[in-house]
Amino acid sequence: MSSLRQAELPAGGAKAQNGVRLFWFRRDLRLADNRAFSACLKQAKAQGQTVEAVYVHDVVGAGPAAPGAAARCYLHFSLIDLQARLAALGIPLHLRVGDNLGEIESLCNARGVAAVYWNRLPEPHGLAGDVALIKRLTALDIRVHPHEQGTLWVPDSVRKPDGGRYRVFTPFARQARAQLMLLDTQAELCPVPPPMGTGFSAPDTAIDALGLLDGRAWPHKLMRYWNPGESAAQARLSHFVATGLAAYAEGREFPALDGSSRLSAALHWGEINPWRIVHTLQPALHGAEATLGAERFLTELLWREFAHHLLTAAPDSVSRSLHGGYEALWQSNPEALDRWQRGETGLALVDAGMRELWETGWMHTRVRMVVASFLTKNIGVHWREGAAWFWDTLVDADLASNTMGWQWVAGCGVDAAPYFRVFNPDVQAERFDPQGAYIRRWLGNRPRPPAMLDLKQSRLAALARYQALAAHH
DNA sequence: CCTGGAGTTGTCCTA
DNA sequence: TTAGGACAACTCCAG
Repeated sequence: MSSLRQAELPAGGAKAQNGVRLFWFRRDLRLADNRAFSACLKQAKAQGQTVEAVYVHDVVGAGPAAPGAAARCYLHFSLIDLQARLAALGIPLHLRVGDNLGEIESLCNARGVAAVYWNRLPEPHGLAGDVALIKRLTALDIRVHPHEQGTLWVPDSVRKPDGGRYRVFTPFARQARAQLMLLDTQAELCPVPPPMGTGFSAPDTAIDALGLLDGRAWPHKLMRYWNPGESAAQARLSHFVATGLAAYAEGREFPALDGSSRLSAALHWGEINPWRIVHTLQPALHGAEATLGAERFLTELLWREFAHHLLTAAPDSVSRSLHGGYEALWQSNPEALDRWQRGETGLALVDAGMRELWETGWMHTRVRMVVASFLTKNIGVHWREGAAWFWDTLVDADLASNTMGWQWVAGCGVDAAPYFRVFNPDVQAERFDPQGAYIRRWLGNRPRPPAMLDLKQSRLAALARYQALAAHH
């Protein structure tokens, strides 16, 4: 596929020492605290070169990390924000659809690019593509500067003292916290670079042509609830730290409250650097100002790290149970899956959660567990089918977190919930939505269908299935 | 190498 | 009404 539109720039000549430096945005859609971007601008300035930027909608090599419909829509609007911010710096953002290698290479040829900078994706999928790209660009005598950013630690690099991998979260988090104590978090950050002064100012307007919205009205509707972009992410963090952090430990448990940080999508798309979050958290973590809420929030960030650590260690866990023997537990049930997706199971908390997801592209974390437990245990459908639905409908869909979360609930992952832990949606509603405010918010006065199955009976059936499997081993 | 203690988030029954 | 134990067994981790 070809360039969507060239910005109003002089055609690129043969690359010389005053060639262009190209920054390739991937899932680091921010200018602040982006060290690869800063390095690109700094080195360009030192050598009197110009900087151009590109985003490639990779429809060829992304594999299971290719974003779903809700996430693509979020991406669309985040790119609009990014393009405007880049224009203010004097940097054009090119937009391409195709495969990474082909599009980067053709842009390099068209613009006379001398060096390419980027931040690697934090997933193992597509890594081979990066290696191939490095090889190709190097052969063309173009410098490459891949960086690692997106998670606090390079996935899989947090290891036990003996070099082994952690397979249980608590010791992993202990080790991670110990490393945090030794680090200067400020050193991981950097300000937005100053403008380039190239005279370029017109933002490209071709983001529509990336096809991220794919014509449907539904994903667009989700955006009433989100404000993509770097400055909104920073504002969200400030707001959360000021108003929600201290009470986070308890507040996060109740879906009717606004107790979540709602930073998951911004983190996924790199609108904010996780080190910025950890740095902002510091006063609330140590000393007299320390709160339980900050500690709990840090734990959630470490779960995100752990998820990437696990995915990198086992890339095929995206679709295969880590506990392979469990695959026989689930059976296809399209009719039941459909009711679950539509929020017509007749279990109020499950239906409320599925409606919240469809309406907003997000679901409260506790409710995510409840609906996942209901699908995999009470209904008995494979966790992979639930993960696929979440993948398409969540604006914060993240391959590592989604995979780990579903395998945890289904009991087939590492450090997973014990099989007998079956959430009862009615008990959970009573405990965590005692006034029924969350359920009313998402179900309103809709007529409630009767429960599609008997909770007690389906729970016992699930226990029997898991038990039989354990006995079989 | 050995060993003891522990492992995100639950539910239900019984005393 | 409420608190405590059963539900399983296994692997992981750290001393």
